[in-house]
Amino acid sequence: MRVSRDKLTKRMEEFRAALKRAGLKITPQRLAVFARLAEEDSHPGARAIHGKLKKKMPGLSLDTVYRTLWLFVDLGIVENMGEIDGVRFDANTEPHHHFICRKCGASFDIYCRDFDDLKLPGELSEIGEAMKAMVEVRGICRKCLSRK
Amino acid sequence: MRVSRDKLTKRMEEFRAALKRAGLKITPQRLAVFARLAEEDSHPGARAIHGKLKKKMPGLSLDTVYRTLWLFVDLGIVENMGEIDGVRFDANTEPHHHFICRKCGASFDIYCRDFDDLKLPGELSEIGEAMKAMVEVRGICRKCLSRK
DNA sequence: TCCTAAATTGGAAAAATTACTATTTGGAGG
DNA sequence: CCTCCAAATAGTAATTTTTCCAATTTAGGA
Ligand SMILES: [Mn+2]
Ligand SMILES: [Mn+2]
Ligand SMILES: [Zn+2]
Ligand SMILES: [Zn+2]
Repeated sequence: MRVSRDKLTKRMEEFRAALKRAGLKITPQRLAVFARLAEEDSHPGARAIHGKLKKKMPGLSLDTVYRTLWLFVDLGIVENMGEIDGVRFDANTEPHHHFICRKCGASFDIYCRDFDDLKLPGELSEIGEAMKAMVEVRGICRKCLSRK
Repeated sequence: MRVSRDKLTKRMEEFRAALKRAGLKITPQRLAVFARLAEEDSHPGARAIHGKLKKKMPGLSLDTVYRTLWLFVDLGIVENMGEIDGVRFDANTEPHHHFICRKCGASFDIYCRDFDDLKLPGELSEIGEAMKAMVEVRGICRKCLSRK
């Protein structure tokens, strides 16, 4: 789904401000990658972004796309979804939730009754059939805080 | 952190029941992989599991570990964390949440005020410094439901 | 115990991500 | 406008993660 003109403009302004604030160059590649991502509310991976941009920017390298995306995450203007180093598995079938460290990727179980039976919004049925809802808290874990 | 004897026994029973119900063989490899996962509340990846089991089961192949883990996910006795095909990115910085399809991995934005300011449990500070909390709903998306 | 469909192995292939160096360039300063 | 150079990129190689496959082994029913 495409984002409204207003939102897009706002995001692009935030993008320019964040780069300026950090003293980084505004390059055509960075503009293209961010615009591509900001334009849609889908959640593409690096390869998908690279694939689409390659048509208009034939020289764009995949490395630049990855580097740029992680830079944006560092700057706080983009969020990454999913684990850093591959899929993880969990045999704990009791209702519980997770804390995930943004630095090292470590994950911890959280038990919190209030989270166990969240009332899901009705419009959700337009998207699909919900089976389970869990809370994901993001932050910095103890270990990473101490060796900062 | 190690799981209590009781919980472990219960999980192992569920495991045996699920395999039996599905008419699948109970092999030493499946037992080892599940036990390894059920023993701890950490969230290891396939390689980590394989690495640890290799000491006691030198012949265990990495393929078997992957195959076995995804089988458990299909059976509903194990949950996978993170995206199926790599990290994804999101430039939407407004508070929002996600629906993720278990079949195809597609993700959709959810807007729900009730989810935006969840009150986090106090013990969370023992784990680390929380920065953000979001809800992840899991289920089957429209498209996957229709071509079932 | 025997038999066979199901499961595993080991290695190769594919897919995802990161590393590296030669080359290019944004933008500060003149 | 030019000049210049630290910062950024392209192209490719290396690494990591995940899947595929053919040959071999095995769990468990008969
Ligand atoms: Mn867990
Ligand atoms: Mn989103
Ligand atoms: Zn950490
Ligand atoms: Zn789907």
